[in-house]
Amino acid sequence: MRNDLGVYTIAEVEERTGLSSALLRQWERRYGFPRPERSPGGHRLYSETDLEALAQIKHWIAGGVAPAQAVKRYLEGLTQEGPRPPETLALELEEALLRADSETAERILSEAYRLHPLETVVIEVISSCLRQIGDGWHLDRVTTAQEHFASTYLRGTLQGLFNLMGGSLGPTLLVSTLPGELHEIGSLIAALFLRRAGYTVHYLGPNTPLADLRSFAERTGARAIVLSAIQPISLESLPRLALLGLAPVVVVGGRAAADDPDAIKRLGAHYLGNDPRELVEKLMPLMQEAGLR
Amino acid sequence: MRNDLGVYTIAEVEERTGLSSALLRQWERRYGFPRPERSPGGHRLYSETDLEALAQIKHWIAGGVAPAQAVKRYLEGLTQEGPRPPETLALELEEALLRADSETAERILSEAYRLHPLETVVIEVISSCLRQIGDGWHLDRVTTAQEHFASTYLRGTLQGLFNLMGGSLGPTLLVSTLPGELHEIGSLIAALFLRRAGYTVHYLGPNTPLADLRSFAERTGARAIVLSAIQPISLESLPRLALLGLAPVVVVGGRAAADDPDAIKRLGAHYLGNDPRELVEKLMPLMQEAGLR
DNA sequence: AAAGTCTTGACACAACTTAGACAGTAGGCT
DNA sequence: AGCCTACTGTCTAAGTTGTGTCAAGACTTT
Repeated sequence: MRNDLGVYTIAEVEERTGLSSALLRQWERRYGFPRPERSPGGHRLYSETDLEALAQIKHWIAGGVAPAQAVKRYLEGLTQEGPRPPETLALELEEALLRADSETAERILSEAYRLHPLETVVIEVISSCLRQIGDGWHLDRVTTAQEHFASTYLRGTLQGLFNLMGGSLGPTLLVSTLPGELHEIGSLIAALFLRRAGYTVHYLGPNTPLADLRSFAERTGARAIVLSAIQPISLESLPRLALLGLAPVVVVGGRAAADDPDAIKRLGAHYLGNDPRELVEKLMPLMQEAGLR
Repeated sequence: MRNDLGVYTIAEVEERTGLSSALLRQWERRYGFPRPERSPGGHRLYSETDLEALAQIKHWIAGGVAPAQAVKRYLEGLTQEGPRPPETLALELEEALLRADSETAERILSEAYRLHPLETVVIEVISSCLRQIGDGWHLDRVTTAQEHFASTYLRGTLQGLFNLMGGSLGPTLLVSTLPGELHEIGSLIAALFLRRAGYTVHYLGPNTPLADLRSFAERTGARAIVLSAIQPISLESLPRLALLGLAPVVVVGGRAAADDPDAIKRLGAHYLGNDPRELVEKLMPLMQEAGLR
């Protein structure tokens, strides 16, 4: 899905990366990189990917890495100076997002994807970063606008990932949040993990009325409904019957419900904890159990 | 149904696209494009489709793509079968989304991107589809869950586009919605168009408190703030001073404000209509005006 | 008749190419 | 210190390519 078509002239690359055209040619001569396409007449035509690579390399050089090593590091796709752990990446991501620097955020994330499996990135970088920012907001160290910017940006990233890995063949699930819930990220992460686990997932966004969920589940043949709950909602106020009648299996994951798992049980649903990996593992036996009856 | 009828003389095309007639002829000679119909006497007659194509190509060139490559890219994106108009695509998209068939939706959208310039897809496919679904919801022909699914899916698409076209060099803008607004799509489309117009856009998601917007604008050096308003909010209830103090230029676009443009003026902001293309055009003189003072 | 458009050939200039040379820096060795 | 070497970024020079514009003479449209 990447744009490797060569379209940018060397002057354009010079302007965007700040690397002189002479230097770009010299690098190609010396290190064999980048090696852009050529026009029929022999002019260099750099691709979007080349631009990103050069930005990354320049970033490393600015950080003190020798040019030859930076190029080599990029070509090998490995960080020689020890792969940076998710915690570091999460901190850097937080810093970039608080500065509203989405270009750096993008670079950090793409590095994270290269270095770690998707699940790790989502939980230990993205999710952790969001938690830190949320904490900062509670302590008044982060403004609401900063928090909005960061969570909007990361939500977009997650949804991009979700859309990227298209439909599967497994049983169909519906994912939303409990009514009244405003925080969407938890449900989005759940949807992502479930889709990656092979389910066919329909993600509905936050705050879908329970009655509508039911008809939607019937229409799409959903075998289970997953609802996320982060805010400490008064669970008692939810209609019990609605939850019960929704679908063969009803599941609730999320932080808010952790205080009182029994409350969920009393509503006729199952509480599957706060960890999306746990959710995926515990859901399977539940589905089978429901299928046997 | 098609727009391929040749109706525009070369002078009209020159005026609309800003490309000189000599250049248009030269492109035809060199790249074989555009190849408009001819009058009985041999004069070129360009079609609406040609105009859109030229606008797209010009946009790519402005973005740094070499002219020959821009034309080539356009021609390669066109090699598919008979192009379906945006209206048809919007209808097919609506149908797919109501069926919660995101795979088909994805296919329709990627076809739309191939066949039409981005602006057209966003306005005449995505936006139009959302409007149809919204109308259906008001008429109880579409359930809330279906509406949620569709708007969540399309929001993800839009945000993916927004993230895809990274930062620019132009003046910095903040985009959010009026406080209390729940519909996010309008602001997202505005953010997308503004970024595409060359601005550096920070998208904050919906519903950011005005006070926080202000400090965020100062921190990021934003030269203007764009707020979308779709719901018929009681504008009078907003604090006037807050709006005034926000930034050099404060702008409000969206459907809700159309009823009473003066109300916006009284708050110290400018109302720039409901059309994102209009927004982009009207914003530039406002920015300059503010810059001169 | 005036204004606009056609084709073809030509032109100017910016941008690009290659190959080689050069100067500054950093580190190792005597 | 002094010297050597490797590395790096910049520069020069001569030739090629890409791109926009123009001119001349014939034809079309209004």
